[in-house]
Amino acid sequence: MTDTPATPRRRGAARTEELLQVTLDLAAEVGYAGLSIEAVGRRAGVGKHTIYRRWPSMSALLLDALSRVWTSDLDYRDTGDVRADLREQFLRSGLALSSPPIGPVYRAVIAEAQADSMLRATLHERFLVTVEQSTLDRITRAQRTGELTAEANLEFAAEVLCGTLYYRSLLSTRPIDEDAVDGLLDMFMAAYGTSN
Amino acid sequence: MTDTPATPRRRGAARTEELLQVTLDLAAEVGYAGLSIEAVGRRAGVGKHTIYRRWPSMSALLLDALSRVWTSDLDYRDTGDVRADLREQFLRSGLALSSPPIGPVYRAVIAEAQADSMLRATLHERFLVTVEQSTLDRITRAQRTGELTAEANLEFAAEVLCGTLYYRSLLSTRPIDEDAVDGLLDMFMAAYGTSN
DNA sequence: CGAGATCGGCACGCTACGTGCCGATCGAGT
DNA sequence: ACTCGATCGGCACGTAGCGTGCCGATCTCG
Repeated sequence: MTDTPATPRRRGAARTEELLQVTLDLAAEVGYAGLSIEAVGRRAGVGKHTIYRRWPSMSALLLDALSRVWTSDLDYRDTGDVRADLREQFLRSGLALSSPPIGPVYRAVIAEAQADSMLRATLHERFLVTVEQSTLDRITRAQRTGELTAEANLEFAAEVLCGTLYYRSLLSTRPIDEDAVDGLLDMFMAAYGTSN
Repeated sequence: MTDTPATPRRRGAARTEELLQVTLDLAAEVGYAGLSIEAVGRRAGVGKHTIYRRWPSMSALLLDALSRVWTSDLDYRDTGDVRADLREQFLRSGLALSSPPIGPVYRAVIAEAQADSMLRATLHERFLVTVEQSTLDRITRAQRTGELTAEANLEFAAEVLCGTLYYRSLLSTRPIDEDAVDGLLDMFMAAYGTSN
């Protein structure tokens, strides 16, 4: 009666990987509501301890799950046309932010962060600052090549650009479509562009 | 033994008022965590039905409580200097967004909205759109008086201005201080101002 | 002063949290 | 090959909030 255990009980790193994937799958299917430690455990066929041994809270698990899918596609291209590069990247990350699995997981982290200022700080430094920094890098290069004016305060500009995208995708009900991105870039280039 | 009932059991509109006030007080004291229907009921000395009869959910109660304190201080002054008027208003609402009771209640609504797209739509149209609209009104007037260029797409500009403030106060850990507001207005005026 | 709405209080079943304990299972080291 | 300790799944506990139902007391309006 020893039926073949197709998957022997996984442990250690393999379990960790699997749990992150289950979290992403669950988020994609049921969204933030219904995303709980018990739900992840049930779905993975895992005791709660197996999760709590790895992450101290749902928030920590969500942050790790988010890292798993957010790290790629973060860098801007550099074709020499800063407006085109920003446009492409904004549309890409706008789509990512509003689709599974990133969208629901991001929403979940933000919801929990509203009740937990430590988590808010972690979210900020681990994701938002990183995104702003890569934007800042790209427009700083454009400033050096003369595409943007020398007087521009690019730190604030990077925050305005990223902040507007996050505002629209997380608080607004409007989509991040081409019109939105073009409107945003119109303002940015009108302020700091040198070509017009 | 009939001790004087200093406050006779309130009902109807008086109760509604009191419950909104208790919600705001509670939010100011304990923040979003610990803000629940049971907590409001306990504090007000009220059965849960008395709350559920008025609002279908915590979110609805929060929205009403927010209206109560958010309606004033919304309009921009018009001194004829658009930059100064925006600056004053941004600093004022930035402070409001990060202090009790508005800050915690706003955070609570936003947290719940992440799991509920209907609530997100309500939040958007009832508050965010309103704020954007009053900003749009003010900068449209500035465009008519010639302070801003005629080609500017002010609808997107209003969204960028407000979005940046909300991003910073709700997702970032940075304060909405004079530097931030000035940086934002530098970009806005560089893009659409006529005086430089 | 009576009728009917509204009230506070209590209880229910449900779900999730975070922790503790159990015996089974795995796999690294000898 | 076998042992031993770490890790596993399963179950249970107490706490908390949700949303609903029912009760008898209390208030308001006609």
